[in-house]
Amino acid sequence: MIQKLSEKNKDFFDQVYDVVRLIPQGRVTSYGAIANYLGTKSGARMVGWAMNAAHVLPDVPAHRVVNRNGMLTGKMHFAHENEMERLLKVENIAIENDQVLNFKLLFWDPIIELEL
DNA sequence: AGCATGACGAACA
DNA sequence: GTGTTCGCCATGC
Repeated sequence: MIQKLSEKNKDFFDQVYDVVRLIPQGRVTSYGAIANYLGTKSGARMVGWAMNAAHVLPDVPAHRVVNRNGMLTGKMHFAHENEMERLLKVENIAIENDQVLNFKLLFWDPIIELEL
């Protein structure tokens, strides 16, 4: 289904997608980190909302975005529940109990990585 | 306008 | 470390 988006939201979505596409393979980040990078510090939920809409775009690695705990909260939103975990495992990211192992180590923060 | 919900996060007990 | 509560902002009823 196509959602009607205001200009403001379209811009926000675009920024979110742009950042998500920059996440290196084998790395992960959080909704809050993206939100913070975009300036909408408290807009983590909006990022999650954007990911839900991003679901239709093939080039947005939404599986690399997890919540602050490294938990795969969005796995249920993929075509199949195991899809998110499977995609992460392909990138050598270990998953256990719906959670990314060594999350802190694999964490990719746009504020730090894209700093300059 | 009010109320409930959500791929979240931080503060607090 | 776990469970609860509140803030956040957009959407839907």
